[in-house]
Amino acid sequence: MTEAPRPPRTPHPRKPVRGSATGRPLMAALDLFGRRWTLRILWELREQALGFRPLQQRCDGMSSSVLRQRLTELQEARLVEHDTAGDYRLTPLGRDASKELRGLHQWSERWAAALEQAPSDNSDAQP
Amino acid sequence: MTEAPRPPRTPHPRKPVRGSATGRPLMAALDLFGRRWTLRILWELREQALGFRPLQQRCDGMSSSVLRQRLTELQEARLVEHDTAGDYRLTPLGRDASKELRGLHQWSERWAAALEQAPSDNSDAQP
DNA sequence: ACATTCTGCTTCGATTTTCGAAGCACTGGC
DNA sequence: GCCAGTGCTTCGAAAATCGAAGCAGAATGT
Repeated sequence: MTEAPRPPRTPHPRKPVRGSATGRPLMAALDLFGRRWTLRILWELREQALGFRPLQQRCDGMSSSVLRQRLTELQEARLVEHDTAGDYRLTPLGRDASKELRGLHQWSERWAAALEQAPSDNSDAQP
Repeated sequence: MTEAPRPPRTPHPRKPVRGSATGRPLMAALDLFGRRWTLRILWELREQALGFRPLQQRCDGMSSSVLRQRLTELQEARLVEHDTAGDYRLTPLGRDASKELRGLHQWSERWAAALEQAPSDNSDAQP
């Protein structure tokens, strides 16, 4: 055999993660939440459990392969669980995390407001 | 010419972003913060301005090309600015955002505590 | 019973992102 | 002059992400 196709890792507190070997819980969280779609999934699940495809649709039709990967990670991290009806829902820990997302939501509105005021000088910026 | 090497886009509120065309500020924020190292950079700058290389070192020696990209994005998003001494520092908006990160920090400690209690049944989990 | 739709999920090649080592020009000691 | 430390760029390689396709099982309709 040429190379063992090593499986992707789910970040856990007290363990080394991508970008930090110290095991600090925050670093594990930053690794987890810094992956594309992770925050979005928590956001969409914040107030209702959803099945795989409905969740995929809410996430603007994100790729199913990545959705599967993210759900697995979030389950291993104990933020999400599979309920008896077969839907995905936040665990208490996940709900806790999604509350922090609400703060981000409010921040984003402030951000938008601030940028709308800024003169910003976009003459040669993004076309 | 064969193909214009289109430049990467910095997410902005009120504009369509990767994964959402609605222009909702939150979606822009999720795109921005869902990129690797973005949260980490805000975290490291939260209480002090830093030059390029010192910042890179604090981020566990992250790749300089990505650091450059992230700094550009964060500057375009007005979360980070270049001060007169040549260091990178958070703008008021950036400091505001970094406060939300503190919440994430606290959450991560609760996360670690919860996982330490969980029986967790890792018999066949990650090797 | 049968067909149709929806579901959760997998596979796989293509595209995009991220990495990391190297290099370059500039600055400030010494 | 020399040397070390900056900010930053370039570029090939590796990894993450995409997206279209397919499949088996459950629900639904007729």
